[in-house]
Amino acid sequence: MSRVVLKDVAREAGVSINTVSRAMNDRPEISSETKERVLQAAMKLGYKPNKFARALRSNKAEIIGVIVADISNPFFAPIVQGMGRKARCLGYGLILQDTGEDCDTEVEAVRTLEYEQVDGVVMTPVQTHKRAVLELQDTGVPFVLVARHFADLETDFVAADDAQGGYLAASHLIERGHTRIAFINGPDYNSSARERMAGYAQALDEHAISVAPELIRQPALTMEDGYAHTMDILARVRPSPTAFFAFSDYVALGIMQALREKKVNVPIDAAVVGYDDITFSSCLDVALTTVRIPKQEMGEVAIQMLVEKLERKNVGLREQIKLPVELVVRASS
Amino acid sequence: MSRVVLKDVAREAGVSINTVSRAMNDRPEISSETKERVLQAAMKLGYKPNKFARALRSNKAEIIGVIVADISNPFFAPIVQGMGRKARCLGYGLILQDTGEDCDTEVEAVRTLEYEQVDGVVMTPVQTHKRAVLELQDTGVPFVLVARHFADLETDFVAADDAQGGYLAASHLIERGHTRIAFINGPDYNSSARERMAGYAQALDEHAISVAPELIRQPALTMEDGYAHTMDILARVRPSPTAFFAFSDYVALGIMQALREKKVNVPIDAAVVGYDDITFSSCLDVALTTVRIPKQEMGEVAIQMLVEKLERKNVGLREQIKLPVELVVRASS
DNA sequence: TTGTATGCGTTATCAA
DNA sequence: TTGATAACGCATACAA
Repeated sequence: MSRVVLKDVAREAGVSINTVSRAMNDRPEISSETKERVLQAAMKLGYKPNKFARALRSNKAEIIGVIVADISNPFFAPIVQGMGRKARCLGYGLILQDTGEDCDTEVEAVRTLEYEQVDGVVMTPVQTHKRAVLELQDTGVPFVLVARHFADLETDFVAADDAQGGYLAASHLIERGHTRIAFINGPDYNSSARERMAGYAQALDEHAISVAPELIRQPALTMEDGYAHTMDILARVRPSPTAFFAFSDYVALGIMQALREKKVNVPIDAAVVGYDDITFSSCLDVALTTVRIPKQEMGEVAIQMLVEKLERKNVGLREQIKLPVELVVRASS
Repeated sequence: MSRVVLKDVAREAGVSINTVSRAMNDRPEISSETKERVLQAAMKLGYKPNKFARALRSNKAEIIGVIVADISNPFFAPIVQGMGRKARCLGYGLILQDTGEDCDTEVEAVRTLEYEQVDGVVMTPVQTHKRAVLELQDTGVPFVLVARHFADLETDFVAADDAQGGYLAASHLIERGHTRIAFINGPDYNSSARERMAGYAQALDEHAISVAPELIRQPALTMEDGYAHTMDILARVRPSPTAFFAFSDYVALGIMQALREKKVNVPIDAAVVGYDDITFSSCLDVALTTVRIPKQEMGEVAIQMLVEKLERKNVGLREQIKLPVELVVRASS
């Protein structure tokens, strides 16, 4: 029993092949009664369109390539989840490429997806080099960057409003009475790091607090980084800061570990504010105050944007969206 | 400038279309010099094979469907990561479906993947119903279950050796001098829960400790479950257990929260052992002793198994693999 | 409104 | 060793 194809349905319904085609893709040029008859026949035989043939004809597979830096990072996972949900709604499949935050793998991923002939690509770029993005532009495949973007590159993207995030976090700490607020920030090549710094500085400025260079530490990406910077600050900076603002919840975790070791009580002796609001942050011994990024939504918006590009063909338009973030106050501040 | 196809390369090299095809797929029936010339021409023109045409012809897309219960669960994410890595090595792409641990979505996912005409499927089944698996069997698409399986269903699967895991955890606690070991286990429909219970019971039995029914609690899947069961145990069971073995690190987190609230010091007054070894478990205030499942490897093995089925066509063979687990002792026990 | 015929780019079958 | 030609299943331009 081989696969049921258009020809079989045509024979069953006593019509031609392309009448069946018309019925299946409900085009206007067909009488409702023949259409009905055809659909009956299709149903009866259990017809399923052959995706490969359709793709060959139309040169579209209804597949979107997703290049993600690290799916096992609880920051990215919900983003991908959001993508999946939206893609499903819009009738697209997602083909996944994990780069492990590695540049070469990222370039490799772009090539693989080109080979896969995906309709479009969404990608959370590793930002140390922009080779992959440039290559992506060369292929001509429509794409949208997610979560991270390049200030000096004209691409579509959807990201978080990190200037706002930095501002909210710093303002919150200032309201709590802190004036010496350490900022353990990400590396400068990271778009988010730069924007959060701007927001942080603005908040301090509005309260006439000067930015103390010895309290700004970079780069920090991991828990270990957070730990090391904090240890260094506690050892060498006087007066010690009474608050720590971290580039990510991961980094905040390292900060809290260092504070614990140095018997600095959180939040009594020092406040800590993280960033991202990954799942675990609310489960900690001392639940973490953090800046929540709408991760699922970010993924959804990215897919939405891409599909609009794909289907409406509004090629010229540059869409650059920054989603609002939200301060979530918990026990650590 | 439209796409370069076989015909273009053929013209450039001065040969026929299918000589080019032979060269590209390096078949034996071609002289090495013409082959060389063809490859030169292909390179020069930048030929890339059309995946859709190839798929139509061969009825294979070299795509594997992945149905995962919850990609934002730090237990599943590394599994998917492992799958991605192995799939890439073997020349397959991964198309992702997240079910959100929901049965209906799972059935939906199976249908979608059938529609996508994937070559095969790997899936971490939601175990409350087996409808999706049955439907998957009906489609005839080769598949492998991952992480979870059904005792009463003859399918290929790769999972963790949970009997061993339960045994290791309980033995460890016994060695530490505990005899009243609470087991906050998963629901009985879960294959892992049943097998871990067996391992736990065996360890107790070997040390002539009887299994106390009041210390066995089910079902627990979330942190909240762990919290609730622990609170109940602390309130009503005497003598109180001196150790807690959790179905997952998540559940353990709930247990630890309850203990903290009740001023039970870990590990002085009570030991806690989790399961899975998700990333965060080592970052906790009191780092969690746990049973490590080789998550990445599990994903890799699943893909490996599936691809062998696909390519070797060894349909008859049932492969059921249980990967060894490892006890990771940290501060909580 | 319906049917005929062609092409999408490959691979496979046959002759040459 | 090579080349002409026929599928694969669908969609569309064109004819009826």
